[in-house]
Amino acid sequence: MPELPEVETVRRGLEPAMAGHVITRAEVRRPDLRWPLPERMAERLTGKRVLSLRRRSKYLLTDLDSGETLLWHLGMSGRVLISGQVAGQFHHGHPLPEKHDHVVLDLSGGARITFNDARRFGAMDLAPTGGVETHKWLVGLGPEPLGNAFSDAYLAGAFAGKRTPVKAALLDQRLIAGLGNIYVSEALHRAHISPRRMAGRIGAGRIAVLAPAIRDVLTEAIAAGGSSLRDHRQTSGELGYFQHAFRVYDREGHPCPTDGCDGTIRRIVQSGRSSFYCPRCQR
DNA sequence: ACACGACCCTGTTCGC
DNA sequence: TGCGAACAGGGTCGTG
Repeated sequence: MPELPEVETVRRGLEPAMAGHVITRAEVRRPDLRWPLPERMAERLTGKRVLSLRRRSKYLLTDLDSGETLLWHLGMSGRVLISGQVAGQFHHGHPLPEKHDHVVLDLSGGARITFNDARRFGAMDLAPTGGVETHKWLVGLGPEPLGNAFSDAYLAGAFAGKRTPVKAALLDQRLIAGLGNIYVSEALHRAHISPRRMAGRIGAGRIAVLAPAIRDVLTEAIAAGGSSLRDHRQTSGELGYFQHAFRVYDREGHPCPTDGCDGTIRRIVQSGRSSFYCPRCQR
């Protein structure tokens, strides 16, 4: 699931279950995710208090009172479930291990956190909290699209001279962090820009429309609790609502939702991945 | 330096 | 109904 809004939704779900609590038990049920889990991960987590939960791009950062930060990436199919007690309320994630439950954490507040990832494209690592921004997963990332460093002026600079389709440029995490296949299609539709257009050939005026379109679609998706396609769930186990707000993603053959546009949504393949757009109002 | 394709792994959906 | 092919939110690596 996990593009920026989904990871942020997970972060917000985990915060009350983890922040301020001690990890009383850590179980690694399968040590080989995308890469091997860090050495002695269970011991390095057990007995440590969680100070805070942060997000950078599509990565979750869990700061511990041991001076280490647990970095998580959900890959394509990763999900995080909460079961047990959180602030007096009972959560039904799935309390007993199920297939593809790879890591289970029990918290002193009574919550159980389960990381489940069928495709095992997800990953975890432990690194010193001081300087975690220099971790190899984070060091090359572009600015957060919802942060102050992102603007239409920044985007214009990032696109300048790029001889690659804007679809690929927006997926490039070095240029802008956190966008994935769904929200790139959605943002380009809102800005009426074709995913096939060369990034370096988009005028400043249109970039000034695209930058806020990116921010808006992410903000709205976070407010809706993410999209959570197919079997993906929020930590509460509920489906995200934003999938119902998709204007083009996975809507091939549907009428274009742009006011006054009579186009039909098309699916094309760019660098091996689907793009959805309206050939009539996206140029 | 940059851009593109192949690849990692498993599950689900689609077409014949 | 059965079976193989295509496809799925991600990132990395090698090649030209």
